[in-house]
Amino acid sequence: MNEYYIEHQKILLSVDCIIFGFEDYQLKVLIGHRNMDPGRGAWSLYGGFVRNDESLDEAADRTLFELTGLHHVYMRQVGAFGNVDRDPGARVVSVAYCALINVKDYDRSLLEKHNVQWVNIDELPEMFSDHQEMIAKARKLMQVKMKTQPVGFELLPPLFTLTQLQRLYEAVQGAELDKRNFRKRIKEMGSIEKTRLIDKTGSKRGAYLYRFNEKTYREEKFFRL
Amino acid sequence: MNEYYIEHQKILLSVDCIIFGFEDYQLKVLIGHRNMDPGRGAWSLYGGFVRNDESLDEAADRTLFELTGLHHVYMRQVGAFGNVDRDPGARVVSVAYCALINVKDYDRSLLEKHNVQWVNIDELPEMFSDHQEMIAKARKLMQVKMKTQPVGFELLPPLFTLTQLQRLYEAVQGAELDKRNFRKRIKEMGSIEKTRLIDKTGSKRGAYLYRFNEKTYREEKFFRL
DNA sequence: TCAAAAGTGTTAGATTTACACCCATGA
DNA sequence: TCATGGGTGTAAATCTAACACTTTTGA
Repeated sequence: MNEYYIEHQKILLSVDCIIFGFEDYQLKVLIGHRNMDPGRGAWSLYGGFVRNDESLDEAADRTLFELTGLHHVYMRQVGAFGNVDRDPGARVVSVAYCALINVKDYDRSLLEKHNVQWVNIDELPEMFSDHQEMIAKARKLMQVKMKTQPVGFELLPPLFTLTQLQRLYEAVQGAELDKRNFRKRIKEMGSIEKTRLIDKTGSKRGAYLYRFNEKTYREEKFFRL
Repeated sequence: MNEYYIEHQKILLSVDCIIFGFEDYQLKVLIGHRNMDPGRGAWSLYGGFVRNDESLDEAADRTLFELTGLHHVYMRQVGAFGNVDRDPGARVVSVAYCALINVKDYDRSLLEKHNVQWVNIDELPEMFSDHQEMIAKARKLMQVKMKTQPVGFELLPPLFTLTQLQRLYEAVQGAELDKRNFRKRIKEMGSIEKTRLIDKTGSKRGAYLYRFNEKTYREEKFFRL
């Protein structure tokens, strides 16, 4: 590194993960308790520091893996948060990432190991620093994306009913949707395909199971934000 | 700072400014030549390193001030860019900010002093690192914002004609707009008010001058992204 | 047999788009 | 007088939102 760079101050850089899950028709966030001073014990997102040999995306991926054991998860950058005093222990700038995972894929024993839990997004406790703000921004990002593209299949099992999908959309939007209009739109969007399988756990009559068609999804990529 | 933080690697953090201006019915970006190795001489956004005693927003504001002598400029965060090798001289993570300024407010002598110039966004040269990507993302951000809220008055003089405003929108969108529909929508949005003044520089007949009404703008804030 | 969820189309209203002419003026 | 940009309204098309009944089946 030449002199030009050397004269400048380096800063601790972290990533914070807003991990969304979907359970009991509720949008949930995986949060835990901060395990360092200052602020020990406060509700907090799971985060980690960025290393010199990894990109921001890689740092987010690694952090998520540490917590969940999952790789190749849908993640999007939410934004950088850099107020001087946002972390009372040191100057830390944090880049927030949101991830969507299927609660069923999550190894429950890790909840205890990392002291985290799924909390309904509408019943969040007070949180450390700007973490609430990060979550709010992440949810808004998802809301905007969902309007124009099919997102959120990562929160569901590989096979799902249209009602399950609708409940997911409702949970993210925080509003009820009309069943017929929802089905019309989601089918027009493409990217899901009907199977001949029927799920009978949700009703006596049973509902067709659908799956996400990634190929169609990729092809329509250019329409998206 | 306690031990917990100490064990982690610090990283050089910079801000890069995408400075939009509007001139000759074209959307322009203020870019210059990189004045450090490696990559000296390459086309580059103007940027600066973030200090430990300032927030990201403050760093962006300061950097913009260094270049333009302007404070309190409309700025928005575009996103964080953090590929490991994005800067060949050192590991530098950069947060991109876009700013809107009126080219007329810009002291032309500063162009030479900082070796920067206004370049049409549709005729950008090859640029250093990921700077093209930053510009593209900033433009998209502006496009999205403009659809739902009146943005971009900062690029115009305090009094402007509706045609000037339309040309600005067209430059950002990169597409022509229908005159009648544009006027209808922009008036519905509120936030501009007609004066009794007439501009005769653009036509023989003359066109009414409008001004941005910040009060209305603030009140309608909750409708916005 | 009935409760509970699945599935399916149509219509009114709202929004968006396309489009053409007269006006005022300076050269 | 004519070339130039300023200013204005309407109708068609599209998109969005509201709405109700029949089906299936397990309890």
